[in-house]
Amino acid sequence: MASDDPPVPVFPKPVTLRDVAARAGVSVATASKALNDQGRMTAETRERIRETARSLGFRPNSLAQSLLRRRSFTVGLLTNDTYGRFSLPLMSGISDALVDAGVSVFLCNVEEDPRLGQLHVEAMLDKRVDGIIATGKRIDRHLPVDLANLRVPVIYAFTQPDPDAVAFVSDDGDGARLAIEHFCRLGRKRIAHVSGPASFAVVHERAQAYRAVLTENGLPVIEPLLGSWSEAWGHEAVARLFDGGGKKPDAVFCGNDQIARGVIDALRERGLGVPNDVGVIGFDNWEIVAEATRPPLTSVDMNLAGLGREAGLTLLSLFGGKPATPGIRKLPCRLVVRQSCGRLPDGEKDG
Amino acid sequence: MASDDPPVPVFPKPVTLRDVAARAGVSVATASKALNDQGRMTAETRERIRETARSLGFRPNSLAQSLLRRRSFTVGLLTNDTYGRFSLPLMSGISDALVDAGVSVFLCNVEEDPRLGQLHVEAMLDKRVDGIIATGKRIDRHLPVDLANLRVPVIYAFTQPDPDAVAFVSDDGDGARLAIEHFCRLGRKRIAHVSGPASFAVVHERAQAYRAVLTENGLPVIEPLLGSWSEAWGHEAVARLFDGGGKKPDAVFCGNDQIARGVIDALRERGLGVPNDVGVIGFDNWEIVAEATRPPLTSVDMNLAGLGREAGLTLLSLFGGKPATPGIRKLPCRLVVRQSCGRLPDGEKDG
DNA sequence: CTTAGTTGGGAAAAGGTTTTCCCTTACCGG
DNA sequence: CCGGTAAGGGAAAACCTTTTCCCAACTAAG
Repeated sequence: MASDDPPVPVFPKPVTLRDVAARAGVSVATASKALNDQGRMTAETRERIRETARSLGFRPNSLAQSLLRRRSFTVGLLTNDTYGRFSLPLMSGISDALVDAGVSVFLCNVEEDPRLGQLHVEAMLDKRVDGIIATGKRIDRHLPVDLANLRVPVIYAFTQPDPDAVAFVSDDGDGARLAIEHFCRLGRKRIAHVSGPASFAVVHERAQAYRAVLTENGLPVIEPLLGSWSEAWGHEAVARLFDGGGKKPDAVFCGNDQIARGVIDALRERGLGVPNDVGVIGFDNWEIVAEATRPPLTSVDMNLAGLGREAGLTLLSLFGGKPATPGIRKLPCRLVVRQSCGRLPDGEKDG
Repeated sequence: MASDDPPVPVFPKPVTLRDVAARAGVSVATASKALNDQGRMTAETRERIRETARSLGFRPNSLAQSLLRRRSFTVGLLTNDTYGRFSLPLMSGISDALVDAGVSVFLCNVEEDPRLGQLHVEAMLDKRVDGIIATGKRIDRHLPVDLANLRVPVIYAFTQPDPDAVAFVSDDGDGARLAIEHFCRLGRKRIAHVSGPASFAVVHERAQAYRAVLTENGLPVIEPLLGSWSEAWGHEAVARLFDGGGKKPDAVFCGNDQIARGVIDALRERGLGVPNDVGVIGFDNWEIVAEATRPPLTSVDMNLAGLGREAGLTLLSLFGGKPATPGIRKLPCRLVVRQSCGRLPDGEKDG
């Protein structure tokens, strides 16, 4: 029997500072100081210890370091975004900001389950994370966890923050403004807006910017069509906008890329060309969708990675002792121009 | 000026075992034993200590515990799947398997950058992770990191493993078999297969299963059409299959959901009804796509969460000292039936 | 030759928990 | 009243690193 068992791999005992010190013939104190550029000793001793450490493959045990410094160099990222559509780009930004400081990220998906949330938050606190970042899949809903009065700083990114917390969200009004102004520059005159359910705060924020920019430009405001975030709604919205009598829009600003996809398809079914007859702009810049539409979709990018970076950097400066002003900071969007809007007369790219 | 500065939040000092012991009037040793159900003492003493700990909100410092036990109760998850399309469902499964054991997960996205990979692996090892799980976005490519001869066990899930490693992947042949057998049960006679690039191993694995099942059922094999993973390729494949002369297929098995989406749209453009004229099955069961097609797409699900669960459980048993047999374990897929294949004559649901 | 100062390096405590041993007290039988 | 045993609890080491002090030896100045 025993011979059938797979060989149990034996992992080498990690080499400790004590090993290095013994091998170099010094005390652990001296060894520590040599490796950390502290204390006084001959350059020769220092170099000898370093060389010993290198040859032994010594890596300091960060658990011991953390215990002493009362900092674990870890942070927790809490999300309820199962598919990672929003949280992974965010995570990339966070990680990018933190990796150079030697900080690692625990990722926890709490779904919509308060018990699971509680469990993960406690696990994080037990692991002595230095801070927590909360994120989600929409800006106007809380995660199903209570993050008030924790023993560590909490930062919110792309989710509804607690009052008096530090938070970063995308500036959806800015995003809408970018889109509509783009249409205006291209000379579009009748610009419609097809968006998601009225229950989403961003729907109103974008609609408001939509109205404002049109008014500023002396263009007619078509009352925004609110529905769902789906392709199917894009189809239906086109039916409402184009199948009745009256003047037809020559541009549609959509609440997300899936709606835009539906809009583009529905326009084609009606024999309307994109971008020639109608320009279309989406929101989210979900590449997998935006690059699959025909033509590829110009879309508003919320710069989630940038949001993550800011959140990470803020946490770092908090660790460094600099206090951060509470409040919600809105970060600008950017427009990713593809081919669904047509070109400027002067031949600017896409335009 | 100082009055303009935001208030720097002061976090309460964590309560230690020493605090509990002092408050309960016992030694730290006794306190520890009381809380861990160890040692001998009167039930009364034990309960008093516990009550004290509760009232003080004591949570053991897991850094100190880890240092002593030489186990950090953390694992690292390495991925190069930027958008989390595959790694987040996997992560959910892993987390699910580990959370009850008190194990948390560091997530690291290494993109395709070997330097970044090296950096993150070293950070994980320094943090004393108990194990590492490697995952990716395709089964036949290595991550850009060297995971051989690490000081901790490594498990591969949904990525190309090193030789002699423990690995879990989806059984793509099984997935293809499920799809084709489903078509056969529904009485489809001419079943085509539209797949991705020949450079992907799974493309051949699925094609082989496709041929095998057709042969078993005495049905004609149409040479699989290999192209790209895109919607556009779905359109083109339909053109090739349906625009020439000869017999037309009555079913198409697609290599992913995006191809299937293209196929369904292209069929509709030709006036062919899905599922009545042609049945369509996709692969990946990416809900956001599969539920947006008209009609909703029947698709093969690779059960990534299950894969993650297995990987997590294996790691746990490894921690428990039970060796795991090296080798690649293929986990079965399952077919998620929606409305793109039609119903059985006897009225079974959809398919 | 003494004294002050400098240089190179070590001892020990700290961080918070677990665990192994050991000690004290109480109790029981004789 | 004495010896033995078990029960209840504590002291201390261990995990690994960092940092503060301290000591010994040497140099230079007086």
